[in-house]
Amino acid sequence: MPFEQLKLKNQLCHRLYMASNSIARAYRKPLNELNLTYPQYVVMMALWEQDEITIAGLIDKTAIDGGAMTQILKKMSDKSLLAVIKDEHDKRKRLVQLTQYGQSLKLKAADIPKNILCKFDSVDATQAKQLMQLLDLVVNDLAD
Amino acid sequence: MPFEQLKLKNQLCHRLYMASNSIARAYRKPLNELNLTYPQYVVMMALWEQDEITIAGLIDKTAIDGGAMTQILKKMSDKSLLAVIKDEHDKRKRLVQLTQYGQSLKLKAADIPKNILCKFDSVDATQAKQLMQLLDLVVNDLAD
DNA sequence: CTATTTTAATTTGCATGCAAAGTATTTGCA
DNA sequence: TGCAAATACTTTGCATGCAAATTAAAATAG
Repeated sequence: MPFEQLKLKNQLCHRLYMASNSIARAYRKPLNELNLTYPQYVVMMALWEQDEITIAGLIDKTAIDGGAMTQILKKMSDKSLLAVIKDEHDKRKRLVQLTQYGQSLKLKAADIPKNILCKFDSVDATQAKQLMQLLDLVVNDLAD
Repeated sequence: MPFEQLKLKNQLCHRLYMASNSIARAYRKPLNELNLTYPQYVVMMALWEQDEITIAGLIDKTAIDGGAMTQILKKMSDKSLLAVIKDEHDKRKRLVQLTQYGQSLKLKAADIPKNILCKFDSVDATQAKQLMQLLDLVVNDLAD
């Protein structure tokens, strides 16, 4: 079957493209109420897990592009969610620190994941776990 | 366990975000050789399956945003990959038509999917199919 | 048949993702 | 010690993704 692989219905990549956009879109409304974009929310989750982390560490945990991270942190700093401070031991590095307001937002964000998950009528917990495991395989295989 | 759902390692969305970006990144090099971006490549695949399609039809097949589609088609038209012509029966609509050059590119693109798939050392065909099915469930559940 | 509504696209403004170039610092090695 | 190479970020330019506003044309209601 010539060109069968070129059909959109057979493309894993296109599925991922659609699924990723769909979920990000689903997060948009609840995140708007916190005045956060999805990547900003990812940064917040990383910081709620580990505060006072280096920018490189944040990039590592979130997989957000470095160039984008600079802009994102600037906007989040403008919104008083966090502060970027210098590392006295290594002046190349910067440390990201949640503000009290940034920390307090964790409570309001706690319900968001549940509210997204409840939209998945056709995907049970087992399938969700399976899906995550398969996605990890994909990411790892593609990591240089 | 409070806030357990807020951890990045438990987030399906973040996995999708990483996986989608990883794959798009993997496509970048081979597509550069065809002077195509990933969304432009998606448009080409849609047109290779069905030429002379309406813009709304293209949006439906590709799931690319309408606002972005206008810009993408303009750039692709500038590159002589396709032409956007008026529909005489309904002047609101436009039809997208591959040029001969656009059609000819299908041959050069035929190897790309295989070259991406071969990077998946940990994902066999069964798992890939399973992954696509799970992603379809996600997309369908989130489709309004 | 005309006003309202709906549909199809385009435009605009904002927020990334990414590659490539640029800037400090620090390391590491001769 | 001195300098090239590696690090950690920032900046820039381009291409989307998305919501909202706008424009044009067709469909529909009254």
